[in-house]
Amino acid sequence: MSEAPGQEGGAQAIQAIRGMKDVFPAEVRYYQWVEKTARELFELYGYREIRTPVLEPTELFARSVGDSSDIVVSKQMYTFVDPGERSNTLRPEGTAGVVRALIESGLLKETSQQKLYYIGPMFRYEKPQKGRLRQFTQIGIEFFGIDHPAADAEVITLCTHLLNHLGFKGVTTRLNNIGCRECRKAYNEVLRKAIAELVSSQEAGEPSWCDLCEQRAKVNPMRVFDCKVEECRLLASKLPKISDSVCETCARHSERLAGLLDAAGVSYTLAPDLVRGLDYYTRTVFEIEQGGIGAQNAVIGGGRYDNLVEDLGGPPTPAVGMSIGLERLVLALQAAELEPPPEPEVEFYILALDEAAMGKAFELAEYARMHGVPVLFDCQPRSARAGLRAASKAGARVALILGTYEMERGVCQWKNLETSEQVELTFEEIERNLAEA
RNA sequence: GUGGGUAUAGCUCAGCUGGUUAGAGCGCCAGAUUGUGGCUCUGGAGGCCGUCGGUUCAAAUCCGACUACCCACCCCA
Repeated sequence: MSEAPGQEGGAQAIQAIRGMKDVFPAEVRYYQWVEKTARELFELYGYREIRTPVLEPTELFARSVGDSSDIVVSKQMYTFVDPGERSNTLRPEGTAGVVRALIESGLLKETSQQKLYYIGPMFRYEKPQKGRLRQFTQIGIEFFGIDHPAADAEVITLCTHLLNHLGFKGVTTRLNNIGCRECRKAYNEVLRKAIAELVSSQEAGEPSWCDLCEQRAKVNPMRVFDCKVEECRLLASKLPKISDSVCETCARHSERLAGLLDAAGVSYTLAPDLVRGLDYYTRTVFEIEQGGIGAQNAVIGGGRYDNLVEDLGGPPTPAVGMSIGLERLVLALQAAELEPPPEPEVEFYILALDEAAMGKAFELAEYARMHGVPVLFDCQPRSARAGLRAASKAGARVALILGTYEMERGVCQWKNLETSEQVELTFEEIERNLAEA
């Protein structure tokens, strides 16, 4: 924004790594606002924070995120071999690490459910663009141990509340059911055949699948619904929908979920084309978009992952989760002109006009701070002109001015910067006023 | 990985078809007020015009390469 470091000196300046960015104080306010709002809401729903390493064995992500996901396939991971010859990876998402930690600690065996949240940096080696960085921050929650749709409903409702608390209007969740492992397997077969048939029955000049979709048809056919190519969309619309093809249990799950969301007054739309890129999702998947932040407009994404814990070597444990793209959310807030609460105002500015007054000025500044009063102290003697200019620029309400003249008489100037009134007070009076401020 | 765009002062940007001293606004510093801010006025500092190479008598300006950033595709938060 308006603040940025200057480049000075003769030596070659070092730049931040591609796709990684510095956030300066004016913008950090937005981040802290979102984090604070999220934490408060999470605690309200019974979530507690977990912190897991940024670095994990590469194997963890290969097994969780999945072989057919682009994160793994397209080598979008920051992977390196450490001096001990082990392959490590900077986490591309948060869920895998949390699951690993729970299994490793044995916590899942002790209790029937766990509600956890995390905030931290994630890494994906992609080409940066608006709303997509190589290091980005996710705020996420994971709810383990419940297979009832009420858990899904609670997670989605929480997301809606969070965005509402931040001031967004008309928040709507896009929702889909991609079935359990069994019905998806069956569906994938049906889909593969349907795609092939659509190709063979095709006449010359009719729309055809793009190269990528032909690949997808083999590896993970559902992903063709994700394609944005016009022709593919047209073709995809003729394919059988997963929501019409799921098993009875899965179908009942999404019906119940819809009912609960309706009851809570949470707005959602069914999105049969919503297919998440992470392999571990089952049944419920959802995302929430916000405008004004470029092409990458999904701010929150999540879903159910009933097999992941077991796949990673833990006890069979159903789970639902979501994660928020913090940088994207901040972009969306700024686009919607939603402002974080104002910064606390600086009350006092203490100014020493010369070296003789530094000691007493320093002492007064510390005295005020000991009493919890925020004070800006100019740590160098300055002219009254420069000092007062700085004081009003900082937004101080009162300036305390000390120079040789004051020191000789044991007094201090107390200047109200809003009214321009100035009085001369003894040090005792100043201290009393500071303590009461 | 594939396209397109941009690169001039701390920030936002001018600088026409090459021409000698590279500008504005904002910000910063200072003076007007020899110890009193905000408003105003005046002055000042700050640029190897992203880097390297080429064309030319002459390049911020034209050409090429490189690098970085931005935007989009892909994918995702």
